[in-house]
Amino acid sequence: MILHVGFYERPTLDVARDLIGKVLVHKSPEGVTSGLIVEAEAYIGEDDPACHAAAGRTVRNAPLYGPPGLAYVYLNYGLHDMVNAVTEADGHPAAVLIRALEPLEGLPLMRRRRAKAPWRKGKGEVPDHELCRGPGNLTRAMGITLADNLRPLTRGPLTIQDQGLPAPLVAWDGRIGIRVGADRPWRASVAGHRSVSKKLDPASAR
DNA sequence: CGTTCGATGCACT
DNA sequence: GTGCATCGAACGT
Repeated sequence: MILHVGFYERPTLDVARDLIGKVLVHKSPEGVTSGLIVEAEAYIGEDDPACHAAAGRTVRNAPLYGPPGLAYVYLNYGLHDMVNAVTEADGHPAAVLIRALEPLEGLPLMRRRRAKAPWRKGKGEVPDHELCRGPGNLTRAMGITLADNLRPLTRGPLTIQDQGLPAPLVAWDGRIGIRVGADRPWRASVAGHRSVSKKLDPASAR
């Protein structure tokens, strides 16, 4: 079952927690890929220094201010597309960054896409559990690009689904890779999962 | 183990 | 011109 708008129109931390264990599905002309969400981060409002809305509304971050349930995709470091789910009420800038997946469907396609990365030239095959480990890696493996920016996650080629899988035990700790606001414990993950981009203290699991 | 650093493109100032 | 919500190789210890 595809998650509806009501799922996203809630406090962002609740959405981040509940996205763990859901399934991101991308239907592209090349084929279908999907993966279990095992790591996600919340970015909440103009008061969050790490949120793209921290400096107010701009051309790039406009999707954050839009209605919940849209995809916010942007290019980072000139190399990596990052995919977010817009949350909260229309006009309140917040989103959840999808950081890691456990690959479920379309693994051969994921391997082919990952192998195309310039820095992978001449390297061996990517191990299955690394195909979607990290936000840049997962968009490359899933074929998610800037063309998916502003697409509704509630219908169309890119969706997030509840496939009835058991809700995993969710651990919280500091967000990764940001210069400011890393102290906020807004990274949700499946503790100890192989596809999570960084290990954390198992004691923080709840 | 650890830290440094290049690749690469675009929004923002 | 600057600075990234990254990745992974190349070093140093």
